[in-house]
Amino acid sequence: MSTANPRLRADAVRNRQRTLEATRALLADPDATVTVEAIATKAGVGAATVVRAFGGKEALIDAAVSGLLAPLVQRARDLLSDMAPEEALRTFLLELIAFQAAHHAMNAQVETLDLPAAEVEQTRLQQAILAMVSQARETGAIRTDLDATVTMTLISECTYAIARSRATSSELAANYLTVLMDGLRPQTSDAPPAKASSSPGSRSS
Amino acid sequence: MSTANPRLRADAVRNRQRTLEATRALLADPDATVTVEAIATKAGVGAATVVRAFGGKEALIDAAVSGLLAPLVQRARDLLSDMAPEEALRTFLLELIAFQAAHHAMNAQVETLDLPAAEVEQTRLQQAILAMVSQARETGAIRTDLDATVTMTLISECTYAIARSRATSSELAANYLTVLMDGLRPQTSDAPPAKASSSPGSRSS
DNA sequence: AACTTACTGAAACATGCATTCCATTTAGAC
DNA sequence: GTCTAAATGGAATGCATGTTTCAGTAAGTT
Repeated sequence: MSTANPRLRADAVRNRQRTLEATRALLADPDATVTVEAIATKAGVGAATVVRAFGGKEALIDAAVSGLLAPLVQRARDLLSDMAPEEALRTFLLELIAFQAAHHAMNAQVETLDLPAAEVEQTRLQQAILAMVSQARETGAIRTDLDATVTMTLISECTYAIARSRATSSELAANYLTVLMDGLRPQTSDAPPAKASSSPGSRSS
Repeated sequence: MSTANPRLRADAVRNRQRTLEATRALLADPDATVTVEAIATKAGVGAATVVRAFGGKEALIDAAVSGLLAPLVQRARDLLSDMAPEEALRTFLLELIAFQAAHHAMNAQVETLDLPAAEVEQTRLQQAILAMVSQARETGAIRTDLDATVTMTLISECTYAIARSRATSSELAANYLTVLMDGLRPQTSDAPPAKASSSPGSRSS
């Protein structure tokens, strides 16, 4: 969708591309300070060019982040159509954690700046997770005593938290997923057709 | 440690107090920008006084945050000695979420600045949670197939995430706790020898 | 090749912030 | 009441950062 505008000179297109790539690279670098200067240096252009490329730093970050998020959305949809919903959910969350952990610097920007396009992608991502949740509810793989949207919010927020944890290791991520998925399973107290199990009942909140 | 220094003039002591209180108030205000100017205005003193009070903004925030966290640590310990560990854990997490949600602005500061004293309190807080987890493991209330420290990390990170969630409502918090506690319970598939507390003492870590 | 104009980038500018200076004020001792 | 040193606060400073300017450069057209 991007390289369209015919009123753009060739070198401008090239520099926009470089700027975007440099920005993405910095967003993935945990130690980098994402300033216009840094982006310009990495892209091999002047600071003014970076600013002009998308109409300001904020718009640039917005484009970079949403471009980073879009493939994730597609991936989520693909997974859901390829395997059982709860398996798709688990697989996707593992990948999501890896992605977010790798793009540590991105989170700070998302929280500081106002990024409309990125928010759209984030919403799509949540909707993709919601789709997984909904289907998993229908197959009885996860509990239905909680609202589906609440379940989704809970999943995405916690996943986000684990990913941004300083101590993030694949071990922690795996254990997190274990606890989360177990907690999401229908519990003996609320799921009629459960296996034999007699733990102390849980109380409704 | 606190109001001690006898070489401090009376008005200086008073202004330090005001500065601290103003800082805490701003940290609890979600819309406030926590700048030296803002603190000074709120405290009714000059910016220079604010900066001098603790030797710089960072040290001031450090003092304010750690002062805010310390009572929480005490509360966690009290709860643990007053009730069953898993109940103490649940109760405390609910309060912790409420606290962190109310001190939204605090989180940004903690992540941006280097706050040694606050980190000490945060460590104590995690140790208090770890104590709850350890005791709950011994009574068979929560699963033991995960490392106790990992379990604690998971709990505090997720709790932190839920608290900082924009959409934080008491409903979300309650549902989060439900899923978390259910996920932490010994699972039918992996915790057969945990029914009675007769298992051989295998608390290695 | 000449020409037009979009594009570029170093430097100037603007902004928001913490910190420091210093003339003035005030607490505390006598 | 007088004196002195500590404390104050408004202004000045320094710094980091995003944005704009403008003289120069090079892409695209003829």
